[in-house]
Formats: sequence, structure tokens, C-alpha cells
Amino acid sequence: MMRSSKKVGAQKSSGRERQASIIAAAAALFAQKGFNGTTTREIAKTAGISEALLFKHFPTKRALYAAILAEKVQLSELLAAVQEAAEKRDDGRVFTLIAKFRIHRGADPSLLRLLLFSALEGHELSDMFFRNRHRVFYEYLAGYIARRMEEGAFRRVDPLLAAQSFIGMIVYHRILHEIFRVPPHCSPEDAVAGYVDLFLAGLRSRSAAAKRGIRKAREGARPGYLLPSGAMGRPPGVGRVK
Amino acid sequence: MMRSSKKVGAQKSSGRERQASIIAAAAALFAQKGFNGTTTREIAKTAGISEALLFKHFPTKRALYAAILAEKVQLSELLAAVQEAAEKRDDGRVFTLIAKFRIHRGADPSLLRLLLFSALEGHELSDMFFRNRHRVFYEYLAGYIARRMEEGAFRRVDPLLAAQSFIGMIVYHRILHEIFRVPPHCSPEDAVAGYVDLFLAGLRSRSAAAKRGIRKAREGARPGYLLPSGAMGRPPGVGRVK
DNA sequence: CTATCATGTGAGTGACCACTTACTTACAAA
DNA sequence: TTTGTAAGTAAGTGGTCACTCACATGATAG
Repeated sequence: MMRSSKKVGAQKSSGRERQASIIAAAAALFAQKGFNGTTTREIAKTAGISEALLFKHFPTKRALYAAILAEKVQLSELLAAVQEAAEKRDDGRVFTLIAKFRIHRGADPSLLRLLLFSALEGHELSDMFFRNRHRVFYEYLAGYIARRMEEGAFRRVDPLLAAQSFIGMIVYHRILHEIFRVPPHCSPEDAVAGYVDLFLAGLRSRSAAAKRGIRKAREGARPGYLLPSGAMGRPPGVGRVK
Repeated sequence: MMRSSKKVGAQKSSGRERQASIIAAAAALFAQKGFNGTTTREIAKTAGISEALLFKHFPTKRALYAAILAEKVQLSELLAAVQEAAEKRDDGRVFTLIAKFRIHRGADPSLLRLLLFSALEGHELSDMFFRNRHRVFYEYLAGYIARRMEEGAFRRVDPLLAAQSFIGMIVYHRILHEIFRVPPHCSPEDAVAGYVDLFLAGLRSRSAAAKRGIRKAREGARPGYLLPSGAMGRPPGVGRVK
């Protein structure tokens, strides 16, 4: 009864803004400590609001998590740049662009942690997340490599395996430094150059002699590495999700 | 008062056996669900004992976790086999052995999960774990690659970066299949062969012409990749994290 | 037989968790 | 001014967590 202007709390924001600030706070915490390691109280405090308000925006903690994952699944402008280099058959540029992008730019440091956490914790959205955001790269790459093989520029190898190798180098590089905190022993630029050089050298035709004889395609049981047609569908229904 | 022969529980075991069975149960659960995602009740139940007994063997949940990590840090018999191939300069065998070992044999499936979980959750033993069990491989490899470079068998590249690339391919392969549950698209043998082929092709001297002229070592500003002197010396101070 | 002691347990304990309830406040349309 | 409603909160609630305590059991040494 004797309360006048006691409670101040957060000033009012529109639902959208508030939702965004909650997601930002939660993403940082989940990336740092995982889903089970983060409490809703912490999230609310970080976002500067009460726990109750948090639950007015997201019905459960899991729904909030799902919203974060869904939001992070926007694909980058990277593919356009790569596409251009790919059409010019500039192999060095194609792989350098991808490596550079994933190593310094576009490398939201919390994203890798979030992704690993969600996969390890068996979150049901992890698959979708992984498939849209990550797999796209190496399926696209596999398509490019297969094309260059047909053209005789690359040796015949399993293109999907080759693409995985390249992405593997890059991702492991990040895991080493971002997750295991291994201090870098050379500049990011040198690392990118080193990976691309090593990988391309392994792919290029050793001698022009290999150029004919491609049609044979002895791979036999090649699975399905032909370019994911509709690579990124619409982000599946996120809001609710139990 | 009316109790007569009610409680049966586990039959008595020696402290050692019991401790081992607790560790086994806990390791499986931690690997599956992480530290925060696993309850001591579950662990006790899986081990077939009461929670109270669990806490008689390990003072805290964290101590139990530490015991598991410490136990998993025994290094394998792998290095001996590799050493032999290395002395014969059998490059293919060296890399195939390592890849094979890490891909099908000696690949305790829970180990990768445990390692990733502990790194993500910032457990203080993660550093030690990683350094002893994992880093050894690529530091050893870097040494071997550097030697083969000196001998003119490999192109001049940054040996540590090359070693990381190779381990990266292999580890990413496992992460893809064990963590993200991507179905394998070829047999493990083909995968191993593919990775080794790709990697070695990238390393080998393109032409014999390169063989002389190594002494020049035009790298100029080469950083510090000269054979980790005491390959597994004391770790660089990485040990923060609560 | 009995005292000892490691091995074992059921039944807690306080702390903290995700989530709810009952309420207030600010603001804009009527 | 009234009033409808979205934005906001303090103070819970039941359940679960890591961890404890008082006591039971059984093998064995004297």
C-alpha cells in the first residue's frame, strides 16, 4: 500500500527489442556454459529484466534456445563471392575465400561453441543447425571439386572426402584455438595461405597425362554429392518448440 | 523396527573394484550428457550402488570427473609402431597408421565426447588432458615432417601447420560422424586412404629439382616450428579457467 | 563370542532450478 | 478521463540437485 515509485526495473521496450536483447544475452551465456550450465535467472539478469518477463517472451528455456539456434542460421554473403571465383575457375581464390571467411571474418566466436554444445547435448535442433549452416559449405565444395575433376584440373579423388578434408583443416584450426585455447603459432593470414596451398597441391593433377581417361569414372558407388539443390530451405518453425 | 533382511543392495566389493566400476559408469554418462547434464543419482544407479557410497569414494562430483579424465590420459602403443615406420621413411605407412588408429582402432567413442565436453565446460583438467593425449600426435608429426623436409622428400611448408591439417582432417571426420551423426558415405578404410593420399600428395616435392637448394631455406621469417624440442615439455601457460 | 571396521544404505537437508501467480505500471485509443 | 492492454515485477511453488547422517551388515582377528 505504501508503495509509490519503488520499482524501476527496465524501462519499457517494444516486444521485438526486448526479445532481441534476451536472445543476445542468452546466446552469450549458452555459448559460454552450455544449455544445462546456464540458468534462466542468469539470463534474465544479464538481459536486465526479471525472470518472469523472460518467460512471457519464451514459454520455456528450451524454446529460447531454439530461437537462438534458428536465428543464427542465416547463410552468409560468402557464397556469392565464392560463386564468382568459381565461375572463373580461380581455385586458389575459391578456397582462400572460404578459409578466410571461416577463420577471421564471419566467425562469430560464440557460434562454434554453441554448435558444439548443442550437438553434444543432443539438442534436437542441432541437426537442422548443422545442416543449414555448415554442411552447405562442403556440399557446395564437393560439387565444385567434382566439376574441376571433370575438367581435368584436379586429380580424381572422392570429392566429398576432399571437401570434408578442407573444411576439417579449417574447423579444427578454430577448435584448437577457440575451444582448447592453444595459442596461435602464426598469423591467421599465414594459416589460411598454408592450408589452401597444402590442400590445392594435393588436389592438382600431377601430370597432364591424367587428363584423359576421366570418363571411366572408376568411383563406382559414388553416393550423392551432386550439389544440394535447395541448399537452404526456410528456417523451420521456431517460436514454440517444446 | 520391523526390518529383518530387507536391504540387499550390491554385494561387497573391494574398494578398488568398486572405484573402477563407478568410474566406468560415470565416464559413460559424462560422455553422453556432459558434466552438468549428469546427476550423481544416475551415476550411482548405473554403478548399482547408493548415492551415499559414491560420495564415500569421491568427495565431490567434480573429483569423480577429474579421476576419469586423469585415468584416460594414458598414451597408446601407437607411437612405437609409428616410430618404426618413421625410421624407414615410409611416409605412407606413418600417416596411414595414425589415421587408422584414430579412426577405427583406439577410438574410444566416448573419449572424443568427453574431451569436447570438458573443453567446452572449461574444466581445469581439460588442458592437461588435451595436451597429453592429443597434442603429442601433431607435435610428433610436425617433427617428422620437418625432418622429411630437410631430406628433400617434402616441399617446404610450415610443418606444424601441416601436422595440424592432417590431424584436423581426421578429427573432423570423427566429429562429423560421432558428434553430428552424419552417416558415413564410404568405408573407414577408403576414408583413411583418401585422407592420406590427399595429404601426402600435397606435401611431396613436385619435382626432383627442388631437392637441392634446400639449404637456402628461403622461408625468411619462419616462426618457431623447429621440432618441439622436448616434444611434450611443460605446457605453455594456458591453465586459467575456473 | 565380541569388538572392529570397511562396506554399505534409506532418509534426509538446504540450496537452487524452471516455471507460475498475482499484482503494478505506462501508455494510447475511446 | 476512462479503460484495455502490453510491459513489467516480487514472491512464490514443487521438484531436483549435490551432498550428509545415522545406522546396518558381514567378514575377520583376538
